[in-house]
Amino acid sequence: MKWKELEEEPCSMARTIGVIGDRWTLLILRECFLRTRRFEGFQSALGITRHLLAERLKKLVRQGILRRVPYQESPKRHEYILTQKGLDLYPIMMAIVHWGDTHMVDVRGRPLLHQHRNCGKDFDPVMVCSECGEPVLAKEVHTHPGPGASRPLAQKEAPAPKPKARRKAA
Amino acid sequence: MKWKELEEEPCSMARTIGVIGDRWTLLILRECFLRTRRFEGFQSALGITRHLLAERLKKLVRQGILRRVPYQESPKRHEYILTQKGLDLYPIMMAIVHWGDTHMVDVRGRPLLHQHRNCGKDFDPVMVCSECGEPVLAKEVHTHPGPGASRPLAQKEAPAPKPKARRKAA
DNA sequence: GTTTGACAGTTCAAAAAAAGAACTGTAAAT
DNA sequence: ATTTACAGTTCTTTTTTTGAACTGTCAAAC
Repeated sequence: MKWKELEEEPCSMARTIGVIGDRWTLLILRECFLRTRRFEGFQSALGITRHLLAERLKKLVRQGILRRVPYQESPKRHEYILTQKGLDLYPIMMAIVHWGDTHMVDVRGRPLLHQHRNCGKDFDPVMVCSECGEPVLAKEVHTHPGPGASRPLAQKEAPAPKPKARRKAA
Repeated sequence: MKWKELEEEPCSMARTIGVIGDRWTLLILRECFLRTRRFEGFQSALGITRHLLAERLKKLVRQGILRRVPYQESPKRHEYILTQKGLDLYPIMMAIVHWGDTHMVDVRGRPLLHQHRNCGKDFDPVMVCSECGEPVLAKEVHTHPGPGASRPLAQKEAPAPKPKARRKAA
């Protein structure tokens, strides 16, 4: 499977992964949310090679996640700013950070805290159901094909312990 | 920057990316949540090379995201099951799917719908504040160093338009 | 008025990772 | 005796990524 194919699969997850699903892209986006805007800023904050950085920024611009905005003429210089589409990635970023806060911190605790200006408190992101407002657990979700499903792609697996004379069971 | 270093950075996002931040790992996890459990299942659903699949599964087991559970003796066979740590990735997966549903669908609509058993309705995931319960927007969040912050890593950038006789502005 | 530095890249060889295909091995089914 | 299911491993080729240097414009410092 090549990257182009990913973006054409009938799966919102595959398509999204095709766009932002690599290590450098995710780190670049982290920097964007921390207000980094310029080439040198990304480069020195991340230690990414300039070559790859240029490539990834181009891709993010092509995808409409960043906008390349000039901030001075001659030498032309641009800043990379999150578009609305890019800002919409925020829940993904927060979910990633939150998992790390839960499962990857050392004894010292979390490196970064997030304060919600609305209520003034440090918070964690919680995923709730848009319909009933309750927190959503994986077990409580049933997944089924929508209008854009061509190949099923879901549930294709798990032929269910076909009990047709199996081998010596464990 | 190599992958090992990523996992040691004082940043929950970098650490998480070090574990799940590559394309195949994310797709493997998608399959896990769709109830795929076996080597061949992953391989045929994803078209990943067997070599990489073996490697990624090993890594996920090492990280405690999957558990390798025997389901038959001689030929020893195992299933890969999400641990609680793995199940906790669900909000990340849902956030990714939701972004794709919002920004990457074609005319036909979403490939997959998610039904919340609690309320019976098809839903979207919404990220809310653990403290006040309101939806969280990127703009409303202030980020500040926590106990585990050694190097700042945040806000290191943006020296703020230092107005010290700038070049010919655009 | 020459040098230095900031900035935003591009170029190219070398190293690392991934793809592709075939091979190993156990055991049941045909 | 052969085929099939399953879970890998091995090996070669291709693609990506790294690392380091180079290009080019301009401002400021010397």
